[in-house]
Amino acid sequence: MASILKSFRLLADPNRLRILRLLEREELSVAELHEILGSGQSTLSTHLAQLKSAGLVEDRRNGKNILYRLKQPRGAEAEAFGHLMELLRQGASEIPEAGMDEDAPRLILAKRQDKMRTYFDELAGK
Amino acid sequence: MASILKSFRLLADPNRLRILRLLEREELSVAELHEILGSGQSTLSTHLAQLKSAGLVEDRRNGKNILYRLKQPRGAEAEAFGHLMELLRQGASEIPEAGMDEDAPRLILAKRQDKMRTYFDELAGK
DNA sequence: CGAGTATATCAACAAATCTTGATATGTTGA
DNA sequence: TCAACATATCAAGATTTGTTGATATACTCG
Repeated sequence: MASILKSFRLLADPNRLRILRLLEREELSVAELHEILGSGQSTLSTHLAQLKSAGLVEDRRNGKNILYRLKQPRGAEAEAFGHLMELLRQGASEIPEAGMDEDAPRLILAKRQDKMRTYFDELAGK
Repeated sequence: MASILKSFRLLADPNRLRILRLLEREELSVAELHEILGSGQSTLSTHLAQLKSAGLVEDRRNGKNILYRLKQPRGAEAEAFGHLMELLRQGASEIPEAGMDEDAPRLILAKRQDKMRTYFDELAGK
């Protein structure tokens, strides 16, 4: 959490708030977030960059994708992070769309596995 | 607290954050905040109106002045309010000017009493 | 290495926000 | 009631922010 002030501003945007709630549950790629939220790819990339620079989110590469996840706060930051997350939950309840996100991560995971299956099927078929 | 989302946006502004920190310590009039913060009178009035509509602040008339103070949260809102206030403290530490506000309320109170004294002196003198 | 693909960056536009100065409203206290 | 004063509201301008489409970068995997 580089800056509380910055974080306040970032959390004031419904889309970013949804992103954080989603990443709280599951590590997701930009493309997957794009699929869930419907926002443009460049939009998401920008949001994620902001969240990352504020220290709220971190990323790692996995194959072709870059997976984003909520940052695990260390030491002194943990407390403030906890407060933010608690407020996040309440904030999300004010966004109708956020209700839909409830089981989006699960669906996405199923999709991932489906791709894997298809991939193995193709391998086997040839 | 009408809306967490709204509150996030409001707290993202350094001036409003300072206002909340000041009102946390002392009930203040618009003119007094004007004196402490240096912002324009209409600016402050607008900020206070926003904070009030978000349920973060409440006001009461006292003579010619209207005094603003932090709202005392009731019941279910209390928890969220606590989280916000805790973050507020940390956010304030990121604003250099906020350090100056430390004893501003005390100075203002002294000034108030000084006015009172002058007033009584005048009364006595005549 | 090179094609393919996922993500990042950029410029431009639209919308929201903050501030300011001028003016309106409303209350007090005589 | 009226003058003085404190606060609120309004319109306008400057700045910031979010989004989009196009393009650039960068990595992977064959």
